Amino acid sequence: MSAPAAPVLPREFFARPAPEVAPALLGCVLRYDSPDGTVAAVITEVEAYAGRSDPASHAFRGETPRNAVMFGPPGYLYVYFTYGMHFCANLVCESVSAVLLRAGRIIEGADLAADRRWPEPGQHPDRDLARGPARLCQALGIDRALNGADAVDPGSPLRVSAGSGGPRPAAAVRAGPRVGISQARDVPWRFWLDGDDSVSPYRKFTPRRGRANPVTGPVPGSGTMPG
DNA sequence: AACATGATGCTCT
DNA sequence: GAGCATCATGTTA
Repeated sequence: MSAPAAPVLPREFFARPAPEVAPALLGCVLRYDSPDGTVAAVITEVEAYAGRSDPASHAFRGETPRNAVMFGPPGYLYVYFTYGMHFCANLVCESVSAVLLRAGRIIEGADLAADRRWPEPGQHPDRDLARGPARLCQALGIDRALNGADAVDPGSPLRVSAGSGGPRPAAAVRAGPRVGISQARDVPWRFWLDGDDSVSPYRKFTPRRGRANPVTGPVPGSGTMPG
């Protein structure tokens, strides 16, 4: 019944600069065997982050406890937590570069993925299961426990393998500017599969206003309460 | 379709 | 304390 499992990608696949690895990852399969079950997705959208010299990369300001995995060998998963509630996952490449996994199309375990994404039952299109970097992590069950996981070990619960559909036509890949960053927006290092409806919508970076206007100077009438 | 904003907490200065 | 490699939901078109 089950087709032979596709082999994991060799570590050498990731031993290249991220802008070169990123488009090659489109069409590959990310799989995570969690205690609750397996969810697998075809990678449909990615972004490259080029390392120390890329001002948009987490590695730009040097090594910290958070980004330490990026400074290690290629083929490992770098998971970070952001905006107080979301996880995002990257695959580490050569020279402290990495590929952010931005979207996928679920090909196995869609029921489990839907339970994770939408605990309350409702009508949701399958293309939304992993449409966006944080949604992809939620659908697959990726969180900080998987930071540093080896994605090219056949025995690892989380691994990346070549797509089963054979070589992917180069014409299927499109490129454009990266999403949601304030730096280096001129570099077209976002890649996606042309026409795939699981690709996340492009949104340009918009600076957020502060929650409250911070008042640093003296306030008129301060010091006493009206009485 | 674009734009605005609240939710929420970790990481670095 | 400020700034997030985001998402969901609301409003205005």
